[in-house]
Amino acid sequence: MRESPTTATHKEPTRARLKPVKSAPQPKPSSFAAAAESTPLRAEQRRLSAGGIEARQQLMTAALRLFSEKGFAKTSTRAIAQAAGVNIASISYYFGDKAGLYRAMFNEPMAGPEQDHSVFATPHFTLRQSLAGFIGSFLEPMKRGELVQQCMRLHFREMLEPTGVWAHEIDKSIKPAHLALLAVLGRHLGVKAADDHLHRLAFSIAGLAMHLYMAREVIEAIRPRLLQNPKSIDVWAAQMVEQAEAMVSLEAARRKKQNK
Amino acid sequence: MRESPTTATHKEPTRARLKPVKSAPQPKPSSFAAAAESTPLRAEQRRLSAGGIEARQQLMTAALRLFSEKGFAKTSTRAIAQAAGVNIASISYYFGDKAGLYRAMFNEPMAGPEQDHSVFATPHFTLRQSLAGFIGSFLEPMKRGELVQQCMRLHFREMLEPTGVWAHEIDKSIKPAHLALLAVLGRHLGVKAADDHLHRLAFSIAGLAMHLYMAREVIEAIRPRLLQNPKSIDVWAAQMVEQAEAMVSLEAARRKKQNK
DNA sequence: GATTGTCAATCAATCGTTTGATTTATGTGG
DNA sequence: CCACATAAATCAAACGATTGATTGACAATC
Repeated sequence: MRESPTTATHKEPTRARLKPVKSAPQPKPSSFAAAAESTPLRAEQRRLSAGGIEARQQLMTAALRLFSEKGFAKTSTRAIAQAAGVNIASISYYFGDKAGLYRAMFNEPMAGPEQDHSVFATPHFTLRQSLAGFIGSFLEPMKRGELVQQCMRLHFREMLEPTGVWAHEIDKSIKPAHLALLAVLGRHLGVKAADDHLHRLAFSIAGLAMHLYMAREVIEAIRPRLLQNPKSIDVWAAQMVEQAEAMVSLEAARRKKQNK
Repeated sequence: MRESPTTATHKEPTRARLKPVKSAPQPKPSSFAAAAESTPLRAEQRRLSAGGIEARQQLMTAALRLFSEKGFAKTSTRAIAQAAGVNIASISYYFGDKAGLYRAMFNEPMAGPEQDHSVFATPHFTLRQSLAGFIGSFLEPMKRGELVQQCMRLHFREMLEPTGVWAHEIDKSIKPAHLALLAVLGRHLGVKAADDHLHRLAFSIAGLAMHLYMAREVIEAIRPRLLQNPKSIDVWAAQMVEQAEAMVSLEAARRKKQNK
């Protein structure tokens, strides 16, 4: 029951109680924060501890793959350590916790789906350019390697969890993207305040692109060539841009008719 | 590791090995199958065993809620039994297995998302009528009670699982729906063989509706009134129909331009 | 010689499942 | 109508297995 990486209740209390002196289980975040005065030392440490830090990295890649494939609960720490080729104790050593390892994959960039709002929020862009930027940035991770797709898969898996990381993700990443798209639509439609229709339009446009991730297996079962290579994704993205444009035109016509 | 309800490998072997004589753990399907010669007896049995079969039903409802909320692996059999108010042994008694209980929720109708293709595949329907039927049947479960939503949530959770029930669901339910929508689109566009563009159009239309389920929490975090009541769903569905119509018109224009 | 990392071994807890006994309901022969 | 046999259903208890996490010893590097 009590087994979710999202619950913010556990902050390694047992470890803090048992190891109050050596309270820094993660040797890497410390080198991540202050890295000005000991740059040469850090470089040597990194190079020499390559076998050590490699274990941390391999733990993360293995965990990303297993978590994205089987979920958090179904993935045992032993399976992660075995897939990474390291000892089980390394998990608690580097991340303190299984949940800590899970959270580390969300917090650290790790070629994640970085949203760059500038590509579609630039004011002087045409509507087509903005939509192409929005949809393109949404679908670009799909063209890249398997690692990125696993990261996306992990994020989508979080959508179905009731509490936790996903709620934080909404505020920090999704809501801004939605608002940016809303601003673009409002600007091109000449609407100041976003009403329900505009919100629904924005959700529909985002849904066009998002659907590729959700229905990925369905698509590959019905029409696999649609996702065969990056070129296929680009073609689809272009079609989505036109579809989004058509939906915006529809909304423009509706507002024109309404105001008349 | 080996803990997935989807793996078809385990067919209650331990039980069959330990209880070869009493090989029917489910007492109800027996009364479900042959019900011709002992009708009065069955009626009495059903009424009197109402207390018995009630445990089975409460197990399923409790399991549906817990599985949809926390997933399969994170839900313990003890939690299910406690929520259902029955003994733990009832799970293996009625379903043989935890996975059997899980599968039972997929196989038995239980107010599930029954797709009725006739509502949008009727030949004499207009395009708008067909699209409204398709999207409406897709979104109707969202208006109904919480039980249906939990069932939908469970299905979407299966989408992220690599193997198992979902693959079966694609062939049996999703693929026919996609093909039906494909037929409707092809008929109204005057296209005989479905090409990539038509497939992508069908996926986009389905994505419009599907997105409501996936991004439900996002929507409720950004614009909760869009999902407030069944009336709101209807308004959104109407907008989706128009958007889908616009996408079909766009595709028609593209084909006209292409053939020219 | 102090720090850092790795390792096998082990901890308590929980997991899914099964057991044998007990209770409850049903049908039968006298 | 009443025991009595039979089956269905429920129960507490325990099973072996696996879980996440921790320990102290050992090796490597500075």
